[in-house]
Amino acid sequence: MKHHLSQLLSEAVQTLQSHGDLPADLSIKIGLERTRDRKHGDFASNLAMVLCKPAQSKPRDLAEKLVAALPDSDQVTKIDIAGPGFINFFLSPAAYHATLSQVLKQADRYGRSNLGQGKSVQVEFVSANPTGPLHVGHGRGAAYGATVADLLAAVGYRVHREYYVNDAGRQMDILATSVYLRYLDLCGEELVFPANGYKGDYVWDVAASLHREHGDDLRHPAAEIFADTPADEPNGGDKELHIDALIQRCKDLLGTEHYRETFDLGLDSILENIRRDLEEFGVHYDDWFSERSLTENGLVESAIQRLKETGHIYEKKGALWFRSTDFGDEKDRVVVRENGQSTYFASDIAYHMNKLERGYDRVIDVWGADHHGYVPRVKAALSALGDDAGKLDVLLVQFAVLYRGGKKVQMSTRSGEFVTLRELRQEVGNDAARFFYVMRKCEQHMDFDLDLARSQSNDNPVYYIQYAHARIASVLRQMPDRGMQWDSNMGEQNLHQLTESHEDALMVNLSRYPELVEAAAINHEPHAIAHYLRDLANDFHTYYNAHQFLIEDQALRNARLSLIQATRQVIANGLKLLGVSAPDSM
RNA sequence: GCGCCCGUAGCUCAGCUGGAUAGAGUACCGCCCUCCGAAGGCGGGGGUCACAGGUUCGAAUCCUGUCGGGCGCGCCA
Repeated sequence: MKHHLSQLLSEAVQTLQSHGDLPADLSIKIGLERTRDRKHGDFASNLAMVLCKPAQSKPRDLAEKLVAALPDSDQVTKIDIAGPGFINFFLSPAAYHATLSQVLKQADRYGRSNLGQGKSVQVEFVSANPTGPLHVGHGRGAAYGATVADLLAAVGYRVHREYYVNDAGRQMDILATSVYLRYLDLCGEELVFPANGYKGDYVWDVAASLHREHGDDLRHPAAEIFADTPADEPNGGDKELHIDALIQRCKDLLGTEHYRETFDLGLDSILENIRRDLEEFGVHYDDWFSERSLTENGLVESAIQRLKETGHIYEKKGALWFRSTDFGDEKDRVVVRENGQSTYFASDIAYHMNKLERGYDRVIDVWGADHHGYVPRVKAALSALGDDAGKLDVLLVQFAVLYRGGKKVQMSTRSGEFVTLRELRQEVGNDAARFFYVMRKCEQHMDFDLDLARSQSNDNPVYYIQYAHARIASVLRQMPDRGMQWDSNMGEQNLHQLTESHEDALMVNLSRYPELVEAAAINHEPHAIAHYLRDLANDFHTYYNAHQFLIEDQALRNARLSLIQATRQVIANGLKLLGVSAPDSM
């Protein structure tokens, strides 16, 4: 619908150009918007105002010329020039009837398009360290990333969803060490657990598995582990130095093989937990990309090599530095430490290099906003490697703060007191969780009201929308008892009988849906879908209260049934995009 | 100190690439079920779009500065 009008305008511009009313070398985008006020028609274009300068004419004069040059269309009944020079389009009822038929015909495909033309895009999201269960902060990234991916898929991109598994590095060593210390505890050793270790219950679970497999075979006296280690924080020492020493001691005492086994046991069980959690949340991946594999396949090495060859690496204080300041970063960054170990950043360079080498047209990273300072250096690295950093979009998701009983739910990673995603899902349900997470635009801090999400009341937007869907389903269910059935052909032939203002409003909103999905996909804004659905549900509830559907007049009845059937369809399609169910009864 | 994000109704938030009289929900007040699901609908009050400049036909939207809130500034990941 919008594309059609856009096309008409662009033809009009060409006509004026050929007449010399407009310069030939214009590069303009056609501005065309839905009107806010129905009095201004259905669509409005500001084209005449934008072009009045190059045309050297008054906006309204130019508007008249443009309108005169517009080709005829059976979808348009009237074109007005209004205000400072808006061109207002009034669409014919037939245009709306056509979209209604389209909704019914295309069913769950209505709203999909080929905007992306099959271009490939990789979306990496969540990618939480497998050192513990997902918490509510990850939940927002999960819901957001999954929806952005689904939106892009809906408008014709080939989407590859990926989770980057940080299965290497110091945090994982801390986990492995934590597991081993809990194992020793289970063996009967008495020890003081390090301040910087992972204290969650899940660590005990992994330790128990280790103990089941090996009994006391891996046991070493606690005294031996802790001998000569630097003091821990509670004893006035440095918790980082303390844990590092413990890691080293564990590696030495366990030996490569058993250390690796302990490490992998923790990794696998936690990763499995994360996988299951996300699956249950309706978040699916095509790939779980291992950070460790980067090193094992020499990708980190070759990335650094490439940077060296192009002169972007220098040595200072025994470490290797990437001169990211050449590409706009605040300071240069270490890629290989003094101790010879490559940094997390080095892995990330290799990972992003690999992403682009895989040939994606676009690459999207969804990160927590606390990582925003990291963006320039990753882009710098891609530029230094000669890749197109513009292909990478980093979407930053702000934190979500939980409220229960009107009070902020306190969380701190330090004490291990955080609400897990699983707990949240159990408390409010998957539907409410998915919906609430994407209700706000991602750069907006979010107050997540648990009581509201859980409440089965009109306050809760999820139920409000689902209720509209269930109500329609309920109406359709009751037809057989009244000896009625929906005749879709008769419905379509009588759409002209839908003359009530409620029906008009509903049809307008249904026709907006494809435009909305496209905009939401391109701008990575799932919240637009959430707001739209609320709006659409409102249109329906209003209609429902004002008019009857199951009436004697067959022609009108079938027309109305077609309308609400189409409404049901669009609500279902929209909810599907958000990962929310559309129940027939509730 | 520097950088990024945010500041719109009492509260939570929309506001599309700069467009016409700034909108929802909630809370508050008043109405609507012999009627397809009242988990609903209708009406009402409520605004210096943080503040001050600038850009232009036009600014909540873009630019600069100030104030307020969040986050980040490791040879951690």
